[in-house]
Amino acid sequence: MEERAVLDMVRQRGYRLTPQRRAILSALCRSQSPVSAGEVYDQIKHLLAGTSVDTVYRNLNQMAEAGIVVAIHAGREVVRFELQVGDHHHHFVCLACHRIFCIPLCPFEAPVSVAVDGHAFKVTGHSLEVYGYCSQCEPSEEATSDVRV
Amino acid sequence: MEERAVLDMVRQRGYRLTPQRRAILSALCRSQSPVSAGEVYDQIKHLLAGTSVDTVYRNLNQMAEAGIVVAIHAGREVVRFELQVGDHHHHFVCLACHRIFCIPLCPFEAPVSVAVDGHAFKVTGHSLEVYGYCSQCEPSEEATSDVRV
DNA sequence: ATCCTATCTGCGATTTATTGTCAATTGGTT
DNA sequence: AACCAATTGACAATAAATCGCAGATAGGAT
Repeated sequence: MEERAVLDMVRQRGYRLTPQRRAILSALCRSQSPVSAGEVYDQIKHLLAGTSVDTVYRNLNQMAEAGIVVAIHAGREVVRFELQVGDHHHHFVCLACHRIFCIPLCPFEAPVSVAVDGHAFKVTGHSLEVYGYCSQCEPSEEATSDVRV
Repeated sequence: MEERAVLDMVRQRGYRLTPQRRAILSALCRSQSPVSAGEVYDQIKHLLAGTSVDTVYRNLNQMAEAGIVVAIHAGREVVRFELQVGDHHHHFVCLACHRIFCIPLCPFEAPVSVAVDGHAFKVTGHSLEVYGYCSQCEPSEEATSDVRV
């Protein structure tokens, strides 16, 4: 998504376009894969001297609540964020290099419904992460401990 | 799973059966749903005076690596653990009360394979959590912020 | 252009989950 | 009974994330 469109969306939602917020959004637009608050901070602190980590956290969480970005919780990795783009998808997490790749996969065609013992749950969403090794990484013993099936 | 069988399994893997470890395993056996390290600690500290939280963490992680228990990372919830029972399943997380329910659901019949741009990933596992509200909880505004789709 | 105020930010301190170190203890094998 | 590697407890140490608050500022109103 182009940065321009993102900025417009953010302003439409009633958020002010502060330099910090611009920098954060810009970092999100630039990154190929989901990034953590810390990574965003590392990128923008050079540009905006004096920017605080709090601001990054605050904004990412705020925008996650507003649905502008999506928070990705993968195992014991730190939370990562990506811009909410139109199509629903999930992620592949490399257990060796810890990079996250978007994969155009969702096993559910229709909204999920869940019932256990005739007891229905109200489902509002789901998260799916696929674990393994990317093409640049070889499986190693130390890394396989995280594997969940 | 009966506690006896679990203790046997643990000993077979070469772990000593210390009182602390017995207590932790017992707590896992007793709980209906996945529990966090803190919750386990709260349960056993009354029984074994002087037990440290460290021990609980160490054991849960150790047993997670050994495949005796499974670690469940759901959103920004704390890590929870459950005994590794035979059948593969996933979890429903209530956004209001934060309880976790096991659901006998897995959308994948066969091992997943993932390829993006003709680039194949080696898949070793996956995690799926379904979010929503359990039958005892009503959706509330403050709680819906966590929703992920 | 200036003003005004609700929104935002930076700072410093804090919380909370989790891990590391290491000496002392102990399970269970001999 | 003795031995020793596995295990534990105490304490310190991280690291991610949050909080409270005083000062700054975006951007609509004038």
